[in-house]
Amino acid sequence: MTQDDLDAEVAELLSEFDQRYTAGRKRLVSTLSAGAGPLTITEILAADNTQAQSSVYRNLTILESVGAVTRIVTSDEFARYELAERFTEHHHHLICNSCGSVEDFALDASVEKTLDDALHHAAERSGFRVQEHRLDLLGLCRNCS
Amino acid sequence: MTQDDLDAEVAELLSEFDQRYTAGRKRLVSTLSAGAGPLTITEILAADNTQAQSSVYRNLTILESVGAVTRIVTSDEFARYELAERFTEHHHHLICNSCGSVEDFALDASVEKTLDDALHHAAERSGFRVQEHRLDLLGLCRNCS
DNA sequence: CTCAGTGCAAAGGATTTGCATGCCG
DNA sequence: CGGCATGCAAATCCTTTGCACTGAG
Repeated sequence: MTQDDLDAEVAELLSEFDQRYTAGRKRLVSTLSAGAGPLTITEILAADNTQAQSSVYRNLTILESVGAVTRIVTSDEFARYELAERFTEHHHHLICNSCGSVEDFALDASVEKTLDDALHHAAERSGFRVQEHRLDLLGLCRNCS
Repeated sequence: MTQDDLDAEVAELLSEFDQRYTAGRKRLVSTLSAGAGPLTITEILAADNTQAQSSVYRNLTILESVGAVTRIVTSDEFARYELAERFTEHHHHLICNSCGSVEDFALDASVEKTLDDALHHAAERSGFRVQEHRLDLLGLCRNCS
C-alpha cells in the first residue's frame, strides 16, 4: 500500500467518525508507517517533534478509536503504537527482554492457520468469543544477545 | 503440586537470592495460587488485606526477580501477577475486551510443539534468541458476549 | 463565525521510594 | 543486636485533562 492509499483510507476511517485528518495526524500515520515495529511516544516525538506531547497522545487515541492504529503494551511501562492490522500484514512481535525494543516478524501462513484453528477450538470450550490473537516472543534481540 | 511443595520451592528460589520467605510473601503466593488467572494488585489486596499496598508491590517485585511470579500487562492500565510457569502448566490467556478479566487456557501439546518450532525458526531469521513466547486471545468472555 | 484541534501547564493514577519502626535470624 | 521487611506518606512518571488560542471550513 502506498502512502497515498494509506492516507486515503485513514481519512475515510476518520470521516466516518466525523474526525478530520489533520496535519498532525497525518504525520503520526506516516511516522508509524515508517517504523520497523510499534513505537513508543518517546520514539514518535523524537521522529516528529512538530506537535506537543499531549497532542500526540490525543491524536493517537483518536486514531485508535477509529481503528487506524493499535495501542499495545509489552512489559515495560511505555505503551507503543502501530498501524492497525488492516493496513499491515498480520504479524507478531519480537520483544527484547534486555533493551525493550520491539520488532515485527511474520509466521508461515500454514502455521498461522493451524494455530488459528486450535485457538478457536480451545476458546470455544471456555465460551469465549475470539476477536484476535496476540503472539509475542520474548528474548534477546540481535544487539543484546 | 501441593501448597507445601510450592512453598518449599519458592523458599528455595528466594534463598538463592538471600531473600526470606516472609509471611506476607507466603500469603501472596497462596493468593496467586488460588486464582483462576493472573490477578491485579487490587484483586490481591481484596483477597488479602493483611499487608500494605506498598508491601504487596515490593514483595511481588522481589518474587518476580527470583523467578517465582510473573508480571503481565494486558491492555488496561493494571498490571497482573501470576505464579511463574515453573509452578504451573504452560498456558495462555483469554483476555476479555469488555470487562478486562483474564482467564487461563491451554493448547494441545501437538499444536504447541508445531508453534514452538515455527517460532524458533522465524526468530532465527531475525537473529533473535527466544526465551519464551506469549500467546493471548482477545475477545469477549462468556459473561460479556 | 464556529468549533474542532492544539499547546501549555496542571491534574490523575498506578507504582515506587524515603524513612522510622518492628521483627526475624 | 543487626539488618531486612513493613507501613505510611510523599514522590515519580506516564498519561490525561482544563483552558485559552488558533486555524480550517
